[in-house]
Amino acid sequence: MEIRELRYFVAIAEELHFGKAARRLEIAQPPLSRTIARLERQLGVTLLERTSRKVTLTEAGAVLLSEGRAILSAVAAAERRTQQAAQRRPRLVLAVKSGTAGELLAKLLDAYRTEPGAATVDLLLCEAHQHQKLLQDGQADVALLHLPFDSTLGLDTETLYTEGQVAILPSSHPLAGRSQIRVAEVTAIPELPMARWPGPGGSYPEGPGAEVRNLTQLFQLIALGRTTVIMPESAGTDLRRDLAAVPVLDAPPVTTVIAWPPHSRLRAVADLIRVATRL
Amino acid sequence: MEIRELRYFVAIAEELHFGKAARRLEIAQPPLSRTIARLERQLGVTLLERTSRKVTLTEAGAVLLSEGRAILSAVAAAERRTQQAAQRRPRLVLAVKSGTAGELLAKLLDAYRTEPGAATVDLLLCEAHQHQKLLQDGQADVALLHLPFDSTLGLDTETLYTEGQVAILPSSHPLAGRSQIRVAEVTAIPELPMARWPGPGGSYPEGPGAEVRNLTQLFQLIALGRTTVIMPESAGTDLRRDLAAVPVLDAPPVTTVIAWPPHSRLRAVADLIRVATRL
DNA sequence: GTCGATCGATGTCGCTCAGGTATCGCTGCA
DNA sequence: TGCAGCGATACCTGAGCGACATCGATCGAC
Repeated sequence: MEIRELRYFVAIAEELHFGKAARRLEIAQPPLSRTIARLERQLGVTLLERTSRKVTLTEAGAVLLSEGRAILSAVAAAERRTQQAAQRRPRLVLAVKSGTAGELLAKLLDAYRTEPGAATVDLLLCEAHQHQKLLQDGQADVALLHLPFDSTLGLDTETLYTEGQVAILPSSHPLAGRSQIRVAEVTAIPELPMARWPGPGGSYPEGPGAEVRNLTQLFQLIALGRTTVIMPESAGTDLRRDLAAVPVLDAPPVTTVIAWPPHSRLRAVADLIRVATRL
Repeated sequence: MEIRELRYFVAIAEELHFGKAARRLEIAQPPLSRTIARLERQLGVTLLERTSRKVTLTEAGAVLLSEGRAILSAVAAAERRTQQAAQRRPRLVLAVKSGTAGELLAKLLDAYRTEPGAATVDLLLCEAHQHQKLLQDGQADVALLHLPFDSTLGLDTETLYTEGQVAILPSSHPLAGRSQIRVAEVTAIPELPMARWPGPGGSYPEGPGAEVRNLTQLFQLIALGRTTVIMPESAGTDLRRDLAAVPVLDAPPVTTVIAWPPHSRLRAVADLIRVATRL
């Protein structure tokens, strides 16, 4: 099995159409048909059921699609990282969700900068749920994740710290003065339905609350008395005057972890992790 | 970058000798030289420093070696799993260390067997530290691991249960009658140096204790009054008459987890994991 | 210092196979 | 029934893989 064959197969499996896949791959359709046919012959397995009107994946094809995507990411990552390693000045790309982990991040970068042989750290601000992809295809070397929100599937991690969660409410709201609150009480406020964040697929879950994509939006909507949210304590420090944070007793604690791809060999990654765990 | 090029590069990087690598790959040496040269040209990176007497890896080469090995395993896994998925009867390979987790394993297999659409589960008894490799190159689909002994690097896991550790002593030993004991007391018994297990590389750590490879050997040596060991409670049930298990107060608890490769798409794996977490 | 052995690079050649164009055969729809 | 759309097949060209022969550099033996 060759990378080229895998690229071709993944393209068809995603398009379920030889012609479209060929256009996407910028080749003609016949070589594509032949390549897939040979791949099937070599594996001794039917990957696609095709009629002249429809193409569908077999069970085996679905498995190869999933494994193949992972392999293609890994190859892209290998190329990027190899080229990166050949540079004189080592560089390190750290992926973080925009707007989170402010203080921890500053402390981490400060501490790492003083390390002997410290690499230049580039920050890659990303959307939620993107970390994994960025690490797997080599666009990032390390990431800061928040459990239980982010997935650590296939990544190696070290726990940095754990914190409680707070509800963010308009200061004027009757509950804003409470010293603590329960999840059920927050979710039961009829006039303030919980804000909705995009899921892993980029689409929003069903619900009455506002759809938000970043903290600025969110805080504005809360201040306007349109929504509320439960989020980690650290994101609720230094709030605008018109917002209040109330600790939520029974919300699951949020753990910040540092994550990296499992076979990372970069000295800079090892150094950064060591610094992070000592904070 | 193609798989063939990667296979060639990994062979050279491991042998550090074009001739030997060519023999291992069962090709002549010149095509090997040319393939590597072209790979370097395409990546724009020097992977190997070569004189006519010695070949060494560059920094970038070391990175590509590590990434390349992972990719080659992933490709082997993809081929195996795709072929497996094409079989009528779904099969599932579960890797377990020989001699451990007896009762849990039996319960798990029993519970899974009653699932609708349950696959045939093949047990793959393996040496310690092998799990990861088996999962990564597709020889196994799921594994039972024991933290903190085994590494879960690059695997996804669910915790099954946690247990304390016991010291296994000859029944005749003065400490055998104790209801509990401390690590320091066990390691300080001069006539019973702690048994040594092979490390990840297959070699034994330094020390005075006996070198053991399985439980039968170990128990025999303990019964003979030559060594002792600290191990999970469950491995110390149903001991021979001439052995005694004493709970060790301050030994770290051992967690049994079920682990699988992160992008596993097999229904059977998902089912087994669900059953396992409900035990 | 010289010679021979060792090792990676290079030159040349045959052949496989990737990719292109043209075309066929099947299927669903108007 | 005719047509449009789609994948398979036939055939051709050229790139590149691999084999063999050979070169040039380096190190050790004497």
